[in-house]
Amino acid sequence: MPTNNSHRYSAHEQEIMKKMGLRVRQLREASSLSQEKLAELAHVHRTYISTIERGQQNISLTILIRLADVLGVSLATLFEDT
Amino acid sequence: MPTNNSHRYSAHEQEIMKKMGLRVRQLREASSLSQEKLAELAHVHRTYISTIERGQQNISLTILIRLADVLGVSLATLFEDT
DNA sequence: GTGTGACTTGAAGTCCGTC
DNA sequence: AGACGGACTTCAAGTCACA
Repeated sequence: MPTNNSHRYSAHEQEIMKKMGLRVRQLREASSLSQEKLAELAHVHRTYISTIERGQQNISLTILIRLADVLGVSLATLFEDT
Repeated sequence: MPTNNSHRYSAHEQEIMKKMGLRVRQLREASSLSQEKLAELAHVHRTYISTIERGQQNISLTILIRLADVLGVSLATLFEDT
């Protein structure tokens, strides 16, 4: 997602998207993976991980599943703090 | 989602999509809501709820948030069993 | 009140590059 | 190694008609 599309989502939704991004980043770094490596393992594009971690993506369920799998956590764990 | 696109997702992904759908249906019925009413409250289309509950939708995060909100549960709770 | 196929459109997600 | 942009393709999202 390019530049600023913040108007598309409510403040509440943006907040959760940001939290999800930070959570992914935390878990990725805890696994000592680069964005590139995580992207490769989860079969998503390198630049997409970047936008996710910055809270700019409205991620779909299948992508969330793949990320959870690679990061070695359950989906529930991924949403723990939201 | 039109016709049969089941080939698009892995068995694992389809399984979770189905579980999510059942979970939504359970929570909706526990709240004594019709699909129509849930749709109205969550600001999504009636027929979309139908496809979600049958596990045919690769739901995005924002839709999950709206459903969780209306159903009165956290996102983590929504993913409890997966 | 719900399931489903057909359809449109905006966003998800990819791929190239530069900084 | 990561942020970010532009252009592109694929699909989620939303609507309708009918069963």
